[in-house]
Amino acid sequence: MGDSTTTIGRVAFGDARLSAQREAIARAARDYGSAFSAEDLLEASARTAPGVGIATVYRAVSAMEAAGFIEPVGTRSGATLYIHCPHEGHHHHVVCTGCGAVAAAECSVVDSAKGADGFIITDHDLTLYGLCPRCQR
Amino acid sequence: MGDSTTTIGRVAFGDARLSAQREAIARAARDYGSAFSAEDLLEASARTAPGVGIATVYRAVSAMEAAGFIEPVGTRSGATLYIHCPHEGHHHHVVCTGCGAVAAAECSVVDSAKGADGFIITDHDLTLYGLCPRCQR
DNA sequence: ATCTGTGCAAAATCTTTGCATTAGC
DNA sequence: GCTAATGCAAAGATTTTGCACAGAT
Repeated sequence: MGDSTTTIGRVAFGDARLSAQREAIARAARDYGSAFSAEDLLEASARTAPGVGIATVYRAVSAMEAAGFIEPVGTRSGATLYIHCPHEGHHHHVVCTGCGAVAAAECSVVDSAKGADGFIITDHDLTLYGLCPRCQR
Repeated sequence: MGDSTTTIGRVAFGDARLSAQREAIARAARDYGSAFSAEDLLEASARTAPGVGIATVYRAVSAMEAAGFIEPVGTRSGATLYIHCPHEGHHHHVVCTGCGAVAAAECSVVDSAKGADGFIITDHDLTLYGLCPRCQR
């Protein structure tokens, strides 16, 4: 399960100043295992860093998103969901509609995008939805 | 530019009861030309139906989304954006990052989704981003 | 010692919901 | 006339921000 003794903060926040809270939040994000909201991160990081404020989590989430450590993958009843993905390069994600588990999927999008009406395609968002092996039973 | 004299309400709301407000909101959605928020719809429909409340717009948006008349295409500074698309069948959209213009694009996603780690893919969201012909200049 | 991050609470959005009234069927 | 839609305002929820303080470099 990776090197849980290493400071993940450097990876999650770049050159920003490290703190016990951010370390706990980054670790919670890395180990969450499925898509999470800010509130989810608060609860998860509270196990190792009690008393963390929700504002700190939101600020950490912004920093981690800016650093590319996490990325948004839609919403759940109004709240933004994020995932941490260790994969490099361009790819997408499969989100389990049963339990929220996330897996990586290679990109199958053809950027030529026929029928795009003269648009020049510069980027795209793709999220796949389905059932993970466990939820298929 | 279509038949702007026809009651669009039937198409937008199905068998629901028609009203001047919903007719104006549906027409505003159909004619908006790019992605819009609830607030945008309020302003647009206010031209033909002054005094419409924002709650009515939100309720109309829910109904139109349920009827498949509009669909969400991401967010803009916290607010959900929708588009109306006259196209039938499965397809996606290209959103201009310059002006918000939207065009249809055919689906180029391979649902087999290799690397999906045993997931059964049931659905997917794809949004393309780029520049429309006008913004390319 | 400086400057960034934290925590609390208040504020700012966006969105939903109650309730009396209006209007479609 | 019955029922659904409206409008206003209040409530809910998520996210952001101000400010004083603690902690990292």
